[in-house]
Amino acid sequence: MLKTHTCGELTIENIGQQVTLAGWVNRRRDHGGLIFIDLRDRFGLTQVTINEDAAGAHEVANQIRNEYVLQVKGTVQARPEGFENDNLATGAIEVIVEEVTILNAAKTPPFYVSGNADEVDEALRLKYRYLDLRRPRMVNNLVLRHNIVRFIREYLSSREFLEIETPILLKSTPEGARDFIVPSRMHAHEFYALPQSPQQLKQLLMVAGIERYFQIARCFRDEDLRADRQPEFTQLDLEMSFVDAEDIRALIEKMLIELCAEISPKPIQQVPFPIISYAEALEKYGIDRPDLRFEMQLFNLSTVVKDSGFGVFKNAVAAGGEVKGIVYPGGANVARREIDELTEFVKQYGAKGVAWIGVTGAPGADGFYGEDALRSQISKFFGPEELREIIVTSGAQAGDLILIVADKPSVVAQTLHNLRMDVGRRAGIIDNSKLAFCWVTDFPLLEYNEEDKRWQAVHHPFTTARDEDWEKLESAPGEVLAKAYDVILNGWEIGGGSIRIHRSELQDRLFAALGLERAEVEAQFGHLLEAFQYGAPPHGGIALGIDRMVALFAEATSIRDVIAFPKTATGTDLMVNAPSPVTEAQLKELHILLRPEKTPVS
RNA sequence: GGAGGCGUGGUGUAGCGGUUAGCAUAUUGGCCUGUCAAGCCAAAGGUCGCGGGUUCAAAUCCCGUCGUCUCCGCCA
Repeated sequence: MLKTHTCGELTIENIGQQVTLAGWVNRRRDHGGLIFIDLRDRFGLTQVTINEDAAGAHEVANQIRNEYVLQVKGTVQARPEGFENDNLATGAIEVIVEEVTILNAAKTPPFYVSGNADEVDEALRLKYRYLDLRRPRMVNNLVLRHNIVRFIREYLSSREFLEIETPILLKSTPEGARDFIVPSRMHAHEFYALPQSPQQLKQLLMVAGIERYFQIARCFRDEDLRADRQPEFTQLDLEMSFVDAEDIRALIEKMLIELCAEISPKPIQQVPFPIISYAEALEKYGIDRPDLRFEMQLFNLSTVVKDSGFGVFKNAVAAGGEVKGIVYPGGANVARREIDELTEFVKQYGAKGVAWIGVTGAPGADGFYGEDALRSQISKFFGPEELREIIVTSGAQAGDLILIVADKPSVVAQTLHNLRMDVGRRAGIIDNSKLAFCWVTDFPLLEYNEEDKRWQAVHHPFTTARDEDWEKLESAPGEVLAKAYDVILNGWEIGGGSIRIHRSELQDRLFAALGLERAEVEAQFGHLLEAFQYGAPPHGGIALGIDRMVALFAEATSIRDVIAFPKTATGTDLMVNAPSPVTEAQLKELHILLRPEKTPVS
């Protein structure tokens, strides 16, 4: 080794020792006769001090610049009294250098490696990702990721789970997300597809009798990206035989609790994790992944205002819509500008606006609110009785602002969910010191796709229904609930799974309910259906999004910050410049002729 | 497919119709033995993303385009 110690480990215990360090120049402070260099490696920083007395070393040190790679030999010494650096793990000591070797020079980096990542354009960070990853913050994220994955591997391995790799080159399935496809050279005009998840394979492993399978699996989806979505991502994929939903949840919940104890200083808000039905989540939070770090539940005014004099509310209810709202705690007297911001904010979710009532004072002795106790543009449309009912239903206290949205249910839900998160941030009531897990269960098995005029699977077409609901599959498909479950952390969906159908006659009924042709089913899923005829055990599983979990624990705003080499929002890699054209020879070998016109990306 | 934000020396930004395009930091040279965002002195460094247009005059206004970010659609 070219080093005896790392740059993060020397303490007063090492004083007097001869050591050799190697690393990068984080910063150089040149005082002429005395040069300080902060030497950096993955493990930390150590100040190395080069005195004029060490003539050879001092001469070399004069040429040294930031990010040079050095090897230094010297003696560990206590820093003079009063010159310790408490911000540095190694701040009590310094290495008095006897010999410096420049292992490699470095061009001036395009941005400060030792500075703050937030101050640099992300595109530049991505182009020079190998420099960006030198930052302690980024190294810490990768270390955290490693520790999370290692914990999961060890936890499951010690419980008789087998880690099994499944193919990356697989078969395209038109259902679901778009596939990345790979042309076959040996089979002209045919294509592999990269897996969106190992779903079918892990079910086949259950048929094979593996019983307990997991994989840290790379998955691929060719869809438009977001801060929390990459075209390739990593999930813990897991499947078990002879289990019911409760068994999977218990296993994962226990694993997550122990994982948090290991890698996060934050306490879990509630154990066991609260279990919320899909219907309840939608009613109270407007979303199937509620952020439980703060209360602020939606309230429903539909019955209160259905006959009111306020046309917007009355008409919304009459048209089959809803009138629901939230309370902005302490918001009664916010600036008009802030209310205008909220109005603009809700429009991106399809709402036409937000009605507001500031409760500025207490009700009178009769329980009614006088004009001086309210601040609102809509209060004039309601009688005192209705106003009191609205305020009581909302739960608002003096000083609060009531925000109300009236529209069709899906718009109301989506708008109020986003409004709840926004107002939570504005009011500063989101408790970030806790980990708020919950399970969401009892999802509908099917949903009606208005565009395609047919029923489709909410989760995927292998998810089974609750035992008591199978009889309703044909008569009332929308009422069938699935044995499916999502696990939510601080409002992020970090995982989801289900118990699968393992009997082919039930699978046939479901495909029929989905309106799939026999031939279509055979072509797409024939292998799976055939396998089920050879003794498939009852089974189910779950997938946890590793990138999202690490991002949450790292408190990163984007999953890009916990992926070593992520892609941009348009799916490009700025470092290697991908995707890129290929040669005509390669195309010919793959039997591919490019269309002259570039079809617009939809 | 749609909406919005951003693009000015290496980096981060100010300027928003007439400026020798300002500042900070990095860079280069000089001075300096206790700094740790070292300090002091000096220098160099910009076709204001690109292409059109409006105007006597464009970094600034308009149109297009490219890149990037966020969101909607999409993500069984």
